[in-house]
Amino acid sequence: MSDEDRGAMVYALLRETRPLVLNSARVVEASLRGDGLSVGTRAVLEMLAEHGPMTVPDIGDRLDLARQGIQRHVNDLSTRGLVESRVNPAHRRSVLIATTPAGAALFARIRADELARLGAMAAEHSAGDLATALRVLRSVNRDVRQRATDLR
Amino acid sequence: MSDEDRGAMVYALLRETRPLVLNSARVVEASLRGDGLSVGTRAVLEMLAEHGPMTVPDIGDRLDLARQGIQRHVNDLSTRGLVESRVNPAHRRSVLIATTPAGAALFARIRADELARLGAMAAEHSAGDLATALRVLRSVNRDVRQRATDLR
DNA sequence: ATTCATATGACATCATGGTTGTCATGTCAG
DNA sequence: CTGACATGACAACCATGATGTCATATGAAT
Repeated sequence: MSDEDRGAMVYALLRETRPLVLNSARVVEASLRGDGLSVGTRAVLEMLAEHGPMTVPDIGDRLDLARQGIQRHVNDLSTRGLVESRVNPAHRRSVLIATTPAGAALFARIRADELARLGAMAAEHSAGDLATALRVLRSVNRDVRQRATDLR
Repeated sequence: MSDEDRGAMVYALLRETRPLVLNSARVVEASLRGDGLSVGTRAVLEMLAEHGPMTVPDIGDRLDLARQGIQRHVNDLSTRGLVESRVNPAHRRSVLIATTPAGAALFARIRADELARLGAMAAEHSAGDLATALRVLRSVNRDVRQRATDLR
């Protein structure tokens, strides 16, 4: 496959992502509204729930966002009692952020709800196709991320 | 495949999209900055360049955005001489928006630049894999979009 | 051990753009 | 003819990504 053809296919792929993110954010926000969460705070809660306690800058690195914005979300979640600070054995100044039991329970409920609804999506595709799509998306993500990193 | 497994795969897919959109927007914006365009105005210009003249509400429908925001982009593009209004034979009030020669030329240049850079992305995947990923993404997009539409 | 670059939290500011609302006017179906 | 809806214009709000600053803590280099 020529580079032009590949470029055209990746171009088409990327074009799907914007509306997909917008629409999924709308759906997710709608069910999150009752809990006072946004997609941003939800993403932070998810990161902590899945990968354990970490510092604010670490969350930012993982989500490709500046630590300042993450700090806002963490402060918001902390006010709601969904996350809490813990002393960092490896760093006195930089505290670890961890989910509280309430935060972990809330996210578990949110994810269960979402998984149930997502089960009906893209029903005409096989598990193999979904796996292929995931692999491709991760590769594109990796390469685009590299480009974005080069900008800094 | 069970619904739970499918849900988990689509969940993983969607999780890739947010950082992908963010990072690609950063890369695209960086090269667009010189032309005074943003990803928003670029999307409108792209729509007009690829699908021909259409009304502001039509662009909004196609991009899953409110016509008010599209109007802002159109006004901006119009000020820069990249798009222009034409009388709509099917509607006296609702004008058609079309690219000017300058706008069409600018977008052609932008797309050529982007295609060239995208040719190096996800190089370890076959054309078939890319095609599969595109089909899956379109299906997910369609179903998520349906959910979002149901919210209104 | 001292020094210096960097990391971190806290705080502030700004721009983009998605969302919502209003109003006058044009359009179209009943 | 009338009422429901579409459209352009304009306005306002707000979440959030981007950026900058500053004091302090940390770690590495000398």
